[in-house]
Amino acid sequence: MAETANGRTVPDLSDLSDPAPDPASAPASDGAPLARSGTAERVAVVLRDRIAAGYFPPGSRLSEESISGALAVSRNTLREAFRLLSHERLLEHRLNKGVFVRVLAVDDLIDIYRVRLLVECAALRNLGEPPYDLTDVEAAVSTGEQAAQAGDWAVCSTANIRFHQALAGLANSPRTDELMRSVLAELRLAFHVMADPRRFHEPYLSRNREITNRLTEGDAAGAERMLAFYLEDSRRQLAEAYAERLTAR
Amino acid sequence: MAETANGRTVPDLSDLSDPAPDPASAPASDGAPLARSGTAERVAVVLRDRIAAGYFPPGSRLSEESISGALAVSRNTLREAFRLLSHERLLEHRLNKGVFVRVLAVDDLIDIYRVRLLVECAALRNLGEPPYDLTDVEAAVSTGEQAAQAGDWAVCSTANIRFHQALAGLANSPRTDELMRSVLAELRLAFHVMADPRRFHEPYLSRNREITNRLTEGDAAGAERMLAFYLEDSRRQLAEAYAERLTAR
DNA sequence: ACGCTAGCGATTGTTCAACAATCTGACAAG
DNA sequence: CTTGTCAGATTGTTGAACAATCGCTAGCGT
Repeated sequence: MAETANGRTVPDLSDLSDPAPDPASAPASDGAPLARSGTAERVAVVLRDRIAAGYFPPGSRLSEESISGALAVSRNTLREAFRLLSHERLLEHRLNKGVFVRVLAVDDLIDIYRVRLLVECAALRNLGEPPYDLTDVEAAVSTGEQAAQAGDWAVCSTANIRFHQALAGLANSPRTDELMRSVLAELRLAFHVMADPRRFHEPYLSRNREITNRLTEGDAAGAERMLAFYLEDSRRQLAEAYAERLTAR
Repeated sequence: MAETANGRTVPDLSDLSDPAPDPASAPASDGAPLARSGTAERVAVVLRDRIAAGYFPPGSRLSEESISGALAVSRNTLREAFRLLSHERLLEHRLNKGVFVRVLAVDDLIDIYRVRLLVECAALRNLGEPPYDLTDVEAAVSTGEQAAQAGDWAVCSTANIRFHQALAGLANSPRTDELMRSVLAELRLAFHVMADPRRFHEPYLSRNREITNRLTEGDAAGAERMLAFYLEDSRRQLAEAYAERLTAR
């Protein structure tokens, strides 16, 4: 009953409630573009969360029959959801073979960082005059620091991602926002391939704080320079570890 | 038989041949991400082309029944294609009302130009050392000039778009390329709302050429500066005319 | 004549069952 | 050990069915 190819069993999750009724977990559900909609979108949200949470590990196959059974929706509707997530590059659709949680290649990682460098730095450069709205940035850094202190690296990882999302958000462009959401969601896939999340997040907490400080001081150019180094370092470390981990399979 | 809400009749187009067998029109088919695939993707390609060609004008409704009949695919498959195009923002899915060819708001136009400024300029700035590969850029400019001389403004428009795509392509990032494809496809929607395409393309031909020249000379910084002005001018002109045209309905 | 409501037709939303196409793995023949 | 073939399983696609919803119109009462 409801079993994926990697031997994992799909549990309950047959609720599919419309808006997340739990306000505590609500902030985590911003993965969806917006608006209420049909069943397919709701299914997509559920799957997106499961993937982001690492419940469906990269490379695992998502059987149409199992999942449609577990979520109590028809295969057709499920396929619509699959399409959605494939387009976001979270799933990979191999013809006649089914959909799989995407396994990033090292090239993908590099490209993702290329985009991040492009977008995040450009966002900082095209900033207007000093009084910026850093509410989201500030919040993300804080929750990241608290989570690190509490040793909760899952939350810390999310906060880190949200920090960069907030940075890009300073460009004030919905399309840019969506691009970043998509790209960072992809990046999360890479983290799930590796253990030891602390190693990839802890070193950057202080740099997040520093960048934020620069911004509050109105030194956008300085912040941008720091961010560029940040991304370069992060990219190198991650790509190296990832390549290693990937060949060791 | 096969009629859209705006009174337009859907013609034959029931072929759905797999790969475009006509090598001459092949370059025009790069709208698709890649790879052969299922029926839904092919349907999406057909619809994408029809929209880009202005055959389905912005605002028109795409009836499931008509289109599925005209293309000889089931409603389910068609809906998968719809989903695809909705995600690219070419179609708008209003719940229980059907899918419509998107009508851009002025805000959308502005955001699109924001993204273009961000991406295209960043692509030029992050360029490496002078010997760049400007094959695509050069080609786009040339075909644009020729088309203008021949008075074929449809082709000129496409060439112009391809020019900017090629510019962004210098960043050498697949994800950036896809972003640009998507954004420029959206932009095309705006052009279809307005008549007189010449007005929006002719003034920029010489500037395209100038930017290209700068690049061949290795002056990437100069090219970037010119491009920024270019986009600013274009945005202003287009947004103004568009707002006017939009309220005059 | 005006506004409101009930009902009707049309279209979408979702499901289900069936069949064709394709892949995977195992088993047998060489 | 390799190759070919077959059977089972899964996806790809279809067509029909029914529920949900929307827009409109006719009819009602005032």
